[in-house]
Amino acid sequence: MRLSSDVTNRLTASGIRLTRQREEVLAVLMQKRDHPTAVEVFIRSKKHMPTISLATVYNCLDALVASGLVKQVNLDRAPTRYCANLLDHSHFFCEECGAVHDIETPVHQPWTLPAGYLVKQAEVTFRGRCPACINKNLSNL
Amino acid sequence: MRLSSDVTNRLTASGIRLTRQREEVLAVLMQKRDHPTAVEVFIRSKKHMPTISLATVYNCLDALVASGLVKQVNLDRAPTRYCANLLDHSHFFCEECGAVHDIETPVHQPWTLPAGYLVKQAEVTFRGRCPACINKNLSNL
DNA sequence: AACGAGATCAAGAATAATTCTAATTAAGTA
DNA sequence: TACTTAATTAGAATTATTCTTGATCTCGTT
Repeated sequence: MRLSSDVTNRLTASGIRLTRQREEVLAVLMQKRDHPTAVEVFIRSKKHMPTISLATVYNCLDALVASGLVKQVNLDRAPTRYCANLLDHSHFFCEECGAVHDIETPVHQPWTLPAGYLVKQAEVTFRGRCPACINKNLSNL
Repeated sequence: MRLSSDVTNRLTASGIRLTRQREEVLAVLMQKRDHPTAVEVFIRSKKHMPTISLATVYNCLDALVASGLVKQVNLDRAPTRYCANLLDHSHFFCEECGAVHDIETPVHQPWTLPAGYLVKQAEVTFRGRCPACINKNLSNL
């Protein structure tokens, strides 16, 4: 699979080599954007690259996160999930079906923090019920 | 230690019994607001209640979170930390010293989500460097 | 194209966080 | 007080993540 030069540039800019394994892990994340866990990425990667190991998947994810190509999604006491959406966005967690959806951030929020803080990253996570689950329950009445 | 009736009310309103262990765990979280992990809460609780077990600490934290008295703080691939601040606020993680600070949310942001989502909770987490670490580095020059 | 240095990988062991199990104890209620 | 149910304890079990070591690959230089 051919990745855009944007991706390769971003990796090399972070001093990170583009290896077949990292390419594969990134491809998995771009293919199905359902925010898989490391183990799920591992299972999917093995289909095309049967020799890849779980430790390597973790290493690749670390490298991709460090380069800014991948974001981690942290939910309550659940395994970390990963996301290849480069656009500025936040996450919605459906407590009924467990899905995580990307939410395009409409406006860049002007956070007002107390003086003296240097903010490098802001992360917004919503929790509730997704449209599919709300509809499903309505039709059950 | 005597807890305010507000707390007891909130617990019973959630159908959760107020036990000595839950009282102790909550007291620990209110005493030092440094967002400890479950294991840290366990260690601190043992000082006043030597027989408490780690499983109980987890159970108590679950109960307190369910009642809304305690919030979980999720950071990248780190153990979950806990927070007893009832006021609407967000969290700042200092990537230099590892501290987590409560940030009073200045304005309630009017989130605009796509239609059909039911949002029950919104969580904002910042990452960067805290005032103390920025000052420390300046004085090292 | 071959070479060497350093980064990366694979496999499995090790660690750490969290959950589960089963027996005992405590809380709320008649 | 006796009963019923929920909560606690201790330790085993599970799960997520990290570490270790030797083999392999990549890249920049010949």
